[in-house]
Amino acid sequence: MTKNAELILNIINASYDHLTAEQIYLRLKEDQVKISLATVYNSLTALYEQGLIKKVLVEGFPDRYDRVRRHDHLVCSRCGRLTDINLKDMTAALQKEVPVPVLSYDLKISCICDECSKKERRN
Amino acid sequence: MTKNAELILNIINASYDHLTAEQIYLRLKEDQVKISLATVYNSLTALYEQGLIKKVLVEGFPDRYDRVRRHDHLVCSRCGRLTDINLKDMTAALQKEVPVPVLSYDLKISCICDECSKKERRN
DNA sequence: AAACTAATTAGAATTATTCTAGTTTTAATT
DNA sequence: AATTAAAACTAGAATAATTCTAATTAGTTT
Repeated sequence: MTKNAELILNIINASYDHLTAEQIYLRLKEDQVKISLATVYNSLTALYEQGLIKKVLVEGFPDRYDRVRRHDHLVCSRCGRLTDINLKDMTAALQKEVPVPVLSYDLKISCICDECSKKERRN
Repeated sequence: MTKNAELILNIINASYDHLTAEQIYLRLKEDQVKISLATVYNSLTALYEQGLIKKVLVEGFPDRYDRVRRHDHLVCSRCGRLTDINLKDMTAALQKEVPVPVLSYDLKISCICDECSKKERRN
């Protein structure tokens, strides 16, 4: 674990946002950390391969990075905003339905976030 | 709905594979349809915007296209293979847990497919 | 058939990401 | 402290998937 990778891991673990590589890069620069975007990508890949972070893929958005603690997501179908939600772990229930071993699962609930709801009401 | 879009929609609806734009393009060429890859992309985008097809995103793979009939997916964490699975619709149950209206959800179950299991046993 | 519109196309552009090969930093060893 | 080796980092090129642009073709309507 390199120093930079650790900084990046801390950012991800300390934030409830779901940051892109670019956003992490900018946040580091704000904090006067001298780092290149390539290193951000390299570190993210390394952290991901070690299972220390997760990726969240949403159509139309660059990869966003997330802490590993189990949780699910609300995805705003208008603006793409991701919000964590803590539902009960369904692994055991799913395993009963699936003929091969279940490693994990990924649940994204599509909704319209409050902010987009408001905007739409205004129009 | 253009003639080409209809051909593409038929391919997607007639197949349990989860084809990429490129695969759809190649399949059309096999069938002697004169079409460009750009038109395949354009048509897919149009079909998607009309809600006539869905996209499946899996890390490391190009977008794959899918019929809209509600179902869930098994995703092989080794090879990326997608398999349909028909679990009970959870929308109502999820709605009880979520403070905003639930439009839909996307459940991907990560597993190791039979073929990859076999390969691993051999090694 | 001329005129208009819609569909299609080739290829350029874009975007996010990975790769390459050189440079810098760090740590270990003399 | 100088030398060496390894690891980390970097700029910029390369890549891959997809979208965009502007021109062409096909289909319709007058």
